[in-house]
Amino acid sequence: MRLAEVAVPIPLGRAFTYAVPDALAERVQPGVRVLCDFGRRRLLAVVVTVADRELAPALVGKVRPIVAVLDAEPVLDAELLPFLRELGAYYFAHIGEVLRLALPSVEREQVRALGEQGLLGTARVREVGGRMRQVARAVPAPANPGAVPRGQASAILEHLRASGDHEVTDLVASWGNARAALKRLVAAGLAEIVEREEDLDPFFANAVPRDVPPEATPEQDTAVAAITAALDAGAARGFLLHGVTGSGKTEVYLRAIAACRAASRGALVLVPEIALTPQLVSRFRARFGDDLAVIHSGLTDRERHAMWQRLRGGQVHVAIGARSALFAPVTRLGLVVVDEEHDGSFKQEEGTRYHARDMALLRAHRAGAVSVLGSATPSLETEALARAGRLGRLVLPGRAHRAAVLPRVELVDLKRIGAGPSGHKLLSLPLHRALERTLAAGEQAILFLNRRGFAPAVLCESCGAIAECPACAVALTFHRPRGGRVRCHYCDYDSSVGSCAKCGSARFSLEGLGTERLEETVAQAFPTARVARLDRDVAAGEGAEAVIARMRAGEIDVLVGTQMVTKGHDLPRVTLVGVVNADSSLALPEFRAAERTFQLLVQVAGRAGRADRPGLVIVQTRDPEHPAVAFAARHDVVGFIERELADRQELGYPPFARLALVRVEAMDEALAADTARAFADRAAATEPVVSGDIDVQGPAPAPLARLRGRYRFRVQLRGADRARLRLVLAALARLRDELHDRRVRVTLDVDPVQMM
DNA sequence: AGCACGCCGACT
DNA sequence: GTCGGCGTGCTC
Repeated sequence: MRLAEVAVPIPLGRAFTYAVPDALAERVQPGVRVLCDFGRRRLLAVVVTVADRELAPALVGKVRPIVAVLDAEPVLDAELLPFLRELGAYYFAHIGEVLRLALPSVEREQVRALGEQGLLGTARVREVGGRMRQVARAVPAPANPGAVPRGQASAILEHLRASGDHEVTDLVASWGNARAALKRLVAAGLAEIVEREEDLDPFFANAVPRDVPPEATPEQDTAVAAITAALDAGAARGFLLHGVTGSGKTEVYLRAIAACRAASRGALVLVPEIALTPQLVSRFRARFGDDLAVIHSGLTDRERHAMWQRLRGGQVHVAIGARSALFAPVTRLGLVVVDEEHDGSFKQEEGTRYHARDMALLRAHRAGAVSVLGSATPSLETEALARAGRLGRLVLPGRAHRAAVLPRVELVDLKRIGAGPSGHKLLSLPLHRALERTLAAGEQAILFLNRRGFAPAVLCESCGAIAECPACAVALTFHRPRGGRVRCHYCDYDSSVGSCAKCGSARFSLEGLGTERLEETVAQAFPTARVARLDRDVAAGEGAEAVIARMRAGEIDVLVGTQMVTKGHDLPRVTLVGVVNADSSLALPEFRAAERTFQLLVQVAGRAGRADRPGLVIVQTRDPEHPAVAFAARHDVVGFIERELADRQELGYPPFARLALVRVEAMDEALAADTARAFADRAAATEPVVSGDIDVQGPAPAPLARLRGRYRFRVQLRGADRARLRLVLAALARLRDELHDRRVRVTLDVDPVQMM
């Protein structure tokens, strides 16, 4: 009997067995999508394996036949499907959900075809729906040819007749008044406007002229040669490409990809979400033209599907994108690049919590591809792999485009140095003076503060209570716009200020400093300076790109912002960078706080003085001796890594140990606590924990003890031996799958990044 | 995740 | 007497 193991898109760990009808025997292969009756529903599922074998006795009378096959070719090929299964196994994830990560939605044509065959039933099939755009078209044989348009309308009609249909937005670009003119043409029956599904990727919209690869530095040549040699040898070799900001890592990637294409193999490039800018894409586009698929969150289903088809069909060989591009169906994969590999955004923090950098290494290894992890500040995990010889080390020591002058970093000890003329203690005298000099020289400054909003706390003046989110155990942030609002940065709570929840008083004081307030403070201290702000709130409105464009055009003197100002953008006129409060990220309750802070400081410092002007970085801190601050001030990446590795080893944290977290959430605090206790108890009963190889901490309330109304507890597992830890995790995964109480949510997080 | 079944309160 | 609340259990 021919049987197929099928993954259904449902959070159940195992695949289900279906009978393969003779009529479909040819078409049912691993990796194709099929329609299956599942309970009362009809679902779209993916075939994992097919075999001719006896039916297990327990399943007799239970298996049902596959209803229909959607694909002629597997949508997940022999490279991707086993990789996804291994990824799922590594994270103890549910196979159906993992496969869904890698699959595009179904084309509308396919859905219609299935419907016509009467196969859909109650199938939940995600259709492709693009955004609509308006297209103007000349009516070929107008009913009323007597109407003769004049002026713009006649020109537009001529244009439409001569060169075919045009998008209304394009016409507006050429004739400012096109909309009004078109309206008249439509009224006269000479033209019509049709809605058409958008199918152009914005990253494809502008043709980019091919560039001439710049002369490579000797170090770049050495790095490219090492990668190319591995490619030629067909070895699944990995490299750490360690190079400071501006040292030309991207050029190394571009050359390595070119070598990979020359060998008729595909390449995959992963970059942090925030770094996937039009500038970066146009650099790749300039080198590879249309042989590049850009995968980003703004794609419509239709665009995503088109990309996907072109990659899978082998028409396009290079894919670039953020985390989820890990699953791009690049064929004959030869090279995998992870840029800024230390970046936290590679870790997915919901659903299947995979780490795209770690899984990129796995995918490359399985595919016999070369991997390159690039960073100016390598993660300690990657550094450890390099030290163990598992990754070859390639170093780009200097900045590529000019004399290797790194900016001078000046530390301001906030314990000893007080407020400058503005009176605000977080705008110290040295920072104030540096801003004055920068403005006087007609140069630009960036002030970095990792807190958006006006004030991070609202204090009741009569009872001293801090305003808290009703659903989360966190302080509310005061935001200026819309007459002043208090907002929770963890859930959607947003309210006017009102009165104190404890005593009813309506008198508050605003404590602390956020980007909005910093922007205002700077603007008051420097009335002639043009001050702007860039954070998530601005990005949601005006858009980050618009602010960056104004900055590049020299329309801004001082840019105040969060993380967003630190990445990707080349801003040549910035000569001063101020880190307003380096301590805020050091204070986080995470073992990686020092590493994160160090990476952040080095990255921010890299923004200063990229052109032929020397840069200055001012770091304000209450703890100038802290290694993360002190080593960053000396640009001493290796020194920091040494120091931090020693600390991690002493404390038994990664990369010297492996971690896993069980997170338990429930509206009912006792239920959450009891469930977490059950997981800790189950862990404690396993052999590796009994023998002391793996230690269990908790259950303990999570650092954010309540979020969106849910109480949160966690259990931490730690041990040096991966296999031993996995034994415990397997027992916990079983417990999770046996647990049927829907009031509790349990997640396993293997190799957690965010500990909150 | 859905979707049923099943056992207890406010309505035609 | 029914409609419907969501607890519990299953899905090849």
